[in-house]
Amino acid sequence: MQLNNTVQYAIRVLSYMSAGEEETLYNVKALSEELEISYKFLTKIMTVLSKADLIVSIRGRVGGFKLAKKPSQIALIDIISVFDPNIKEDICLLGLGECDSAHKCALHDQWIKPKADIQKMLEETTLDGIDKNNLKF
Amino acid sequence: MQLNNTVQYAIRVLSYMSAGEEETLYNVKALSEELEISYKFLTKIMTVLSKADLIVSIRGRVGGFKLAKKPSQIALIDIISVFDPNIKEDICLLGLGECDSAHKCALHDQWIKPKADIQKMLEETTLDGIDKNNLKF
DNA sequence: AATTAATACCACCTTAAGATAGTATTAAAT
DNA sequence: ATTTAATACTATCTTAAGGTGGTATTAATT
Ligand code: SF4
Ligand code: SF4
Repeated sequence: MQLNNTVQYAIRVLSYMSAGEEETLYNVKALSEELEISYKFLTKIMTVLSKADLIVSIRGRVGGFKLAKKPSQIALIDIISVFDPNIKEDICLLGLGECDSAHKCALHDQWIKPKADIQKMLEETTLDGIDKNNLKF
Repeated sequence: MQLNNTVQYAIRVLSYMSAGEEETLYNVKALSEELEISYKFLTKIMTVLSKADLIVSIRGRVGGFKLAKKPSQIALIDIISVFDPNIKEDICLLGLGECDSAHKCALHDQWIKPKADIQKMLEETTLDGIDKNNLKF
């Protein structure tokens, strides 16, 4: 019932980056200290986010990362999908992926409503719509 | 965003047991074959469920397990709590446990509604209210 | 050209969940 | 009493997520 650690970090970093001015460059060292996330682990995550075109990497001495789009154009579902491409199936409590009215798991009838709500929320919530306080836990 | 394997198995077994006559005894061998769950792993789970008083264990030659209460008196939240005592905090996407209006995570405002729905569902859904078909995936 | 500060890559370590194996205990049936 | 079929216990194996370490590459500064 929780997003995994990697995705949580990704959301926190992108939230942090979307709080500043557009086009601001952030380096991982500073981000890792500010958000209290392991530097090495964070570089790994940033590289993945970069390849997924959510952020842009600039190498070299005054390099860093910046958002690739406006915060309003990055939804939670986009971030999660990078690390968990099967997010839609994974929102299911019993994790049976393929299901129709004839083949449904024990909890389908009770779960389908909250599931739809969550999916909608993840699709509609973008980086500029979320609370930027308390980004380090 | 998914219940862990152990909890999923527990729900499936208890669902299966609640489909039959009251007081029916089930042995783990048969259950494991019927539901296609590893026998050894299932005995472990059953022992835990027994200690949590959701089922009653009867040792010896004609032993087995039976439900300790009526299906209508066992809610999903009761099953989940056995293996995940912090379920209430674990329903949070970013997994920050202790939070109030002043200290809330980035997703609190968006999440609080679905969270409440899920919690309500887990509390109100009992074993006799769920679909007993397709218990083996 | 050399230095420096950044990202990128590759291989490994650590931990916890998931699963298995072997043995002990219990109690009905014979 | 012995056998047998069940649960109970303890220790270990496996796998994937989480996390580290070391080095290569890039490009501005000097
Ligand atoms: S049957 Fe319904 S609740 Fe179950 S896994 Fe499929 S979509 Fe999800
Ligand atoms: S702040 Fe809200 S959403 Fe975040 S962990 Fe706490 S209760 Fe859950």
